[in-house]
Amino acid sequence: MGNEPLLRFRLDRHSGLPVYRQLVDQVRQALRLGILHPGDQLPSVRDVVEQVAINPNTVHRAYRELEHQGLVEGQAGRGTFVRRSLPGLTKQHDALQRRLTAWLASAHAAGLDDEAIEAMVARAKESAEREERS
Amino acid sequence: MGNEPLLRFRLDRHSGLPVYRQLVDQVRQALRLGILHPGDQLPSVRDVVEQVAINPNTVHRAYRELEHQGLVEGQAGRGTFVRRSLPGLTKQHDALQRRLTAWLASAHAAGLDDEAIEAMVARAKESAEREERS
Amino acid sequence: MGNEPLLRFRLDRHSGLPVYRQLVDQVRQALRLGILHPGDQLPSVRDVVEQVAINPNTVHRAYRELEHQGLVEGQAGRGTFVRRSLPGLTKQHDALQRRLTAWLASAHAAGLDDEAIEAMVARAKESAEREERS
Amino acid sequence: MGNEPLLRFRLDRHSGLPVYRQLVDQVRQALRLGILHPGDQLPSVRDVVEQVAINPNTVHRAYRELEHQGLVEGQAGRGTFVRRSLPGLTKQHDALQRRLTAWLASAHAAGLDDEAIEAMVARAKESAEREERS
DNA sequence: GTGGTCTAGACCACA
DNA sequence: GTGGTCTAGACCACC
Repeated sequence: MGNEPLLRFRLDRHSGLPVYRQLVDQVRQALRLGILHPGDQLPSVRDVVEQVAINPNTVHRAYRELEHQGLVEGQAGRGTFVRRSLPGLTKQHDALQRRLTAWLASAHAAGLDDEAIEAMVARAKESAEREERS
Repeated sequence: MGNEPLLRFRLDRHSGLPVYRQLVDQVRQALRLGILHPGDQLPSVRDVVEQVAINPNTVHRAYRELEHQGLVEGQAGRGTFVRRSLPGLTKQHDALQRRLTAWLASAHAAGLDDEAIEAMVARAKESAEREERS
Repeated sequence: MGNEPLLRFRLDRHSGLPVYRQLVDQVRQALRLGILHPGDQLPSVRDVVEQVAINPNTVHRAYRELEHQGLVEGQAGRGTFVRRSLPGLTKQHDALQRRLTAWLASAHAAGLDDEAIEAMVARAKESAEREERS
Repeated sequence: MGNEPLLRFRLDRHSGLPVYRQLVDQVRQALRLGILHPGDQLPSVRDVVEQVAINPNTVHRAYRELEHQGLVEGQAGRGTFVRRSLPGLTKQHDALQRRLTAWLASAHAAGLDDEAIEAMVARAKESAEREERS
C-alpha cells in the first residue's frame, strides 16, 4: 500500500534560508495548520532525500532541531514522530484565511509580483509595530 | 545639517537569512516603496555599522551586490547612490496596502502570533499557485 | 603569545559514548568546576580538531548542542563563548572532593581496577535510590 | 516455580550508551558483585524484552557479546548460563563499599545532583592519574 | 527497514 | 582567521 506521506517538503533554493531551516519551518507550519498531530510519523529521512534531492544529513539536522524544540521524537529503527502540536489555526480563523487569500488574488490581479507583495507585508508589519508602541 | 538617513536598517538575527542579504532586501524594498529614488544616497557604511553593529565588510558586500544588480552606484570618496528604481507601489496600490494593514490588525486581534501569520501567508500563496496551475 | 586554551579535551575511544557527547560533557563539567566562566572562549573548532584528531563537524555538533542548552554562543567569525555557568562546586565541597579522592586511592591500593570501581559506584547509587524511595 | 530472576536490567535512555552495551555492562557488573555465579541462568530474552521494552534482537546481541567474552554460554532451547566469573568484590571490599555509600549520602545531603557527582568522580580519577604518572 | 554517528572535504558568511 | 551549511558516503544501533 502506497502510504501517502502527510507532509511534502518544498524547497526554495533562492530564498537564502538554509535548507534545514526550511524543513524545520515547514514542519512547524504543518503543526500549526493541523496537518500533523501528536503521534503522526514524519516522512523518513530517506523519503525526504528522494523527494527533494538533498543529503540525508541535512534532513537529519532538521529533525534533530525539531527534537530539540520538543516537537518531535526520533526513535531509532522506527521513525520520527510528532510529540506535541503548536497553538494552531482553528476554524475560527478560516474567515481570516479567506480574507487574506482574497487579498492576495487582488494583489496579483493588480500586477504585483512576489517581491512587491513581500514589501507590502513588511510595510504592514511595520505599521502594526508602530501602532503597538503608541 | 543633521542629514537624517532616508533608510534605517533592521536586522533579525534569528531569521536565518544572511545579514548581507537582509540589507540588500531592505534596500530593494525601499526602492519599491518609494522611500528611495534615483540620486538618493544610501547610508554610509560607517552609519550602518553604527546602527546595527556589524562589520563594515558585510555592508560593503551588500552594497556591492546592489551595484551588481545595477540599482546603485558607489562613487569613491562620496558615497553610494541610487541609480534606478524598481517597479513600485503607486497610489493605485494604497488601497491594497490599507486592506492588508487592516487584515493584519484583525489577525493580531484574534491572538495570532508572528509564526501563525507566516503560516497563513504561506497557505494563501499555495492556494494562489494552485489556482494558477488550474 | 601562545594563548593557552582554558580547556583541553580528552577522548576515550572505548567508552561507547559518542565523541560529540564526550565533548559536551567535558564542557559542562568545566563549567561546574569553575574552569570556564561566562565570557570565556571555547577552543576554536580547528584547535579541537588538532588536539584530538576528530572531524570538524563532530566538534561543531558538540558546540551546537551546548548552544541549544543555552550554555554557549557561537559568533561567526569570532569564536564560541560561554554564556552562562552551571550550579558549581564551591569551596564548601572541597572536603567532599578530598574524601572521594582519598577513597579512590584506597580502592586502587586494594587492587580494584576501573570496572570494579565503576561497579562499586553503581551499587552505591542504587543503595542511595533505595534509601530515597523508602 | 516462580523463578525470580537474579538480575534486573535497567536502561538509561539518555546516557548515550547503546542499549546492548548497557546490558553487557550490567551483566559484567553483576558478576563482579557476586550477584551472578558460574552456572546461573541469565534472564531469558523474553523476560528482558518484557522488563525493558526493547527488541529481542538487541538482547541477543548483548548475550552474544558476553558469549564472545567467554563469560556466558547460550544453550539452544535451554537458556543462557554463566560460565565464569570476574575478579570480584569480596568481603574484604565491604568496607570500601560502605565508605563510598556513606560518601554518596553526604554528597546528596550537600545538595549535589547526579551530574555534579559525576564531575567529582571524574576529577578524582584525574587526580589519581596525575599521582600515578609522578 | 528506521534513525544516529562519524569522516572527508567544499564553500559561504562574518570579523 | 572564526563559525555555519551542505554533500557524499561509511558504518552502527535498533526494530
